[in-house]
Amino acid sequence: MTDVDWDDELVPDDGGRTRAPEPDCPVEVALAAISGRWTTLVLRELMSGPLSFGELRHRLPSLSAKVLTDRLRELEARELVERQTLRGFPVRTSYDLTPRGRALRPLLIELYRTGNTLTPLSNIHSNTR
Amino acid sequence: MTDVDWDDELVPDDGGRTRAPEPDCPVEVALAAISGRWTTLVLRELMSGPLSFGELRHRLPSLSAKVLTDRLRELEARELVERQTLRGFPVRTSYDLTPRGRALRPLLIELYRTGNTLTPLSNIHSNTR
DNA sequence: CTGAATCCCTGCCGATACTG
DNA sequence: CAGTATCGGCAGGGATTCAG
Repeated sequence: MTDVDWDDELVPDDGGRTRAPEPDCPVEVALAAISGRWTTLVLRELMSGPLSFGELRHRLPSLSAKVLTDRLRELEARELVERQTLRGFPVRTSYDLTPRGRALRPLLIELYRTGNTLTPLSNIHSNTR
Repeated sequence: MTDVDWDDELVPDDGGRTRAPEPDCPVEVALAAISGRWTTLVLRELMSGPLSFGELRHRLPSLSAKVLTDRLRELEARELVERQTLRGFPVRTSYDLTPRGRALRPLLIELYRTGNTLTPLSNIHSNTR
């Protein structure tokens, strides 16, 4: 039973009938997957194929090693990215999207599209002086 | 000139050729629009029509008045929600989505869809005891 | 009813330095 | 090359109290 009229396009099933940010609500799951500064950028880079740690740093120069490691570990924990250490000298590591990770592509595209329809913001309330 | 091979589905134009989280990158704009705890839930509620402050609180009982006000002010500043104070006693206020705000609907749907394809997480690495 | 004002706590993330 | 260790600042957000 529900006392609310759910929009079944926004809330197609019970998973979205939530009155608080439940971690297992699909929307929260998706948000968690792309959460954190730099995350969408890291995902974007990996979308075109596997990269090493250094290649990622080179493509995102102002991203510190610490934060990059954080992001990659999170993505790994969520099984969106797979790490593979390659024997040799010097050591190389390859980061590749899993099928789950590749499933984020339509979301990234939709984020871009939505952001584009949102810009620019009208400036009627801006204070110029 | 660019030394990277941009995926033109992910990065259709120059707005996405960024090496850091620039606030005016479309993806960042969209992320900002839905950023903050409870924001997507507030948006979901407003998607079916305007609501008063109290109606929002009733639909999201564990959301504090302070945070709700914060969210509504942010959404207002981004011109995603419009506030209208209704004369009378007691005071009533109506919050309604702007056209810009309604433009977020496809994104919310995509978040839900993506989250659904992501769940459940395989548990091979979970520690049960 | 619709907020504003505080307080405080936690977690993010950036900078820096160090290691196998 | 691919990270780890540590520290600190700051903003997010929850609880509580007060006001128009």
